[in-house]
Amino acid sequence: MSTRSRAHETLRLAVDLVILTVREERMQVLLIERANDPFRGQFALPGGFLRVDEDPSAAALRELKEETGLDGRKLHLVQLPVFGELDRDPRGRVVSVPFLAIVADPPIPSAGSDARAVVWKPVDAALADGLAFDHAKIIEAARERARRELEYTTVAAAFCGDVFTIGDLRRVYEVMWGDELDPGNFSRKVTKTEGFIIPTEDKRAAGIGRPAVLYRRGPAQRLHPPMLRTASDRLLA
Amino acid sequence: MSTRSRAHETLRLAVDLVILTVREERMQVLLIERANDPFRGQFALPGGFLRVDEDPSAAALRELKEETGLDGRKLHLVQLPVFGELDRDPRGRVVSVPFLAIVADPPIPSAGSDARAVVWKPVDAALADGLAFDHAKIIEAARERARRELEYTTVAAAFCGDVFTIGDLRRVYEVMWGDELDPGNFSRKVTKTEGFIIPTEDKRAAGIGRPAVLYRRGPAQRLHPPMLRTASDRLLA
DNA sequence: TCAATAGTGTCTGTGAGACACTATATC
DNA sequence: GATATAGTGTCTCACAGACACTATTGA
Repeated sequence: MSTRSRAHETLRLAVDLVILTVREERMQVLLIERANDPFRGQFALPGGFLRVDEDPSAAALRELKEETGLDGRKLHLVQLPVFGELDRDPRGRVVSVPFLAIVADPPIPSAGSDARAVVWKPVDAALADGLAFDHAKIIEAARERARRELEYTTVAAAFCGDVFTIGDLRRVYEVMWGDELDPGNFSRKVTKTEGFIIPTEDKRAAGIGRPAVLYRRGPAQRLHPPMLRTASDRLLA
Repeated sequence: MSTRSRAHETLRLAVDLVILTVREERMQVLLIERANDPFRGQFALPGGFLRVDEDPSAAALRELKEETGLDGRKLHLVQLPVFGELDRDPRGRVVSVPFLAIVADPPIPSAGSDARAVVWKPVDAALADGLAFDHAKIIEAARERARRELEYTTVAAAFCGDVFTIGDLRRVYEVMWGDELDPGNFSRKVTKTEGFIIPTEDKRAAGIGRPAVLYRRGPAQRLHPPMLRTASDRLLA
C-alpha cells in the first residue's frame, strides 16, 4: 500500500468484462495480456474507463464490441456487484463495474486493433496462474453467478450456437457445473419446459451414434421449475 | 435536461439504501423528505456520496448506521446493480450503487441528527406518490430482488425479530409476495428445512388462539429445495 | 456385428398443495 | 359453548433421479 495520502485522488469508474464460453469441453474466459505496467505481462479482463458520455452499460457494450466484435444487445450481458476496495488498482482510486457476458464459442479476436494479445483461457488455469488487479475475484464471482443462472434461467442456450442439440446443451451444464447429468432425464427436462428450446426440422450426426434433433432457443427466460444442482454439487462450488 | 455540455463534469459515486421492513402487514421502505433542491419536499432514499477513504460497502454501512442506528454487519445487506444513466441526477454526473437492507421493524429513527424528516412508508404508496431522482426504479429493483431472495434463501427471518413464530414468518412471505400461503404446509416446509429456524423453549400467545412456539434464526443461508412462488404469483410481480 | 450417442419407459422417492382434522388458547 | 390460531394427517399430483430399454448412426 502506498504511503502517500490518497485523500485528494479523484475516483474513476471502470467496467470489466468477464466473457465466458464453453470451448473444448472447458469453461473459458477471454483475457488480455497486459502490454504496460502495472501488471505488465500478466493476464487481465478486458475493460476500461467510462467515457464521459457513457453509462456503465454503454461502456460494457462498447468494450465487448471492441474486444470480440459481438453485439451485446443480442446476448446475455448482466451486471455484477461492483468491486471498489481502496487499493484494488495501484494507479489510483478505481471502482470497477463488472459485467458477465456469455457467448457461443466465437472466433478468437486475436487481431485486436491494438497490440495486446487476446486469448481464451480455461477459467481454472487462469485462476491458478494469477491475474492482474483483483480480476481473479471478479472471475470467481462471475463464474458463481453463471453457475447459478443455469439453475434458474434458460441462459445455457446462450453458450450454444444458433442451432444445437440437447447433447450440446447438456454438455454446457456438465462443464459449467463440473458434474455429469443423466442424458435421458436431461432430455425430458428441457423438452418439457415450455419455451426453452424449439425443435427444427434438421438433425445432426456427430460422427458416430444416432443423429440428434437440432433446436433453437425459445422465448422463455426463466426455468420453471428450476434445474437444481444437488447439495453435493454445491459443496464443490 | 440541461442544455450545457457535461463533457467535463467529474463523475461522483453515491450509495443509496433501500431499507425494507414488514410493518403493519405491509412492505415498507425508509424514506427521507428532502429539505433542499433538487426535489425539495419529495421523498428520497437515504444515501450519500462516497467519502474518499470509503469503498461502497463501507459507505452503505455508515449511511445505515446514521439513518437507523443499526449495525449492517449483523443484518442482510446486499448490493444491487448500479444506476448510472447520464441524466439521473440534475446536479451532475452521479452513479449510484444501491444496497438492499432488510430490517426487523425497528423504531422509527425520526430524530435524525439533521432536520430531515425520516419516515417509513408503504412501498406501494411510495411508488404511487413519486420519488426524487430515479429512486422509484431503484426501489422496484430492490423489491423484486427481495421477493426473489425469499424463494431461494432464508432471508425472511431477517424481517422478523430475534424470536418469532412460524406465523410471523409466514406473514412476511404473504406480505412480500402479496399472496396467501397454507399455514399447515408452510409450517412443515420451514420446520423440515434444516438450519432455517431453531425452536426455543418458549411460546407466545398472540391474544386469541393456540400459543405458537417461538423460534430463532438457524445457520442456513440458502433454502433447499427453494420455496417457489407459483407461476401465477410471478405474473403479478 | 459392435460401439456410440439419442431418446423413451418405468419405477421410486421427495416434496408441494389441498384440505380435513386435532390442539390450545380467548371470549 | 363459539371462535381463532397452531400444528398434524393424509391424499394426490408433479417431478427428479436411477436405470433398463429402444432407435439410429458409423466403423
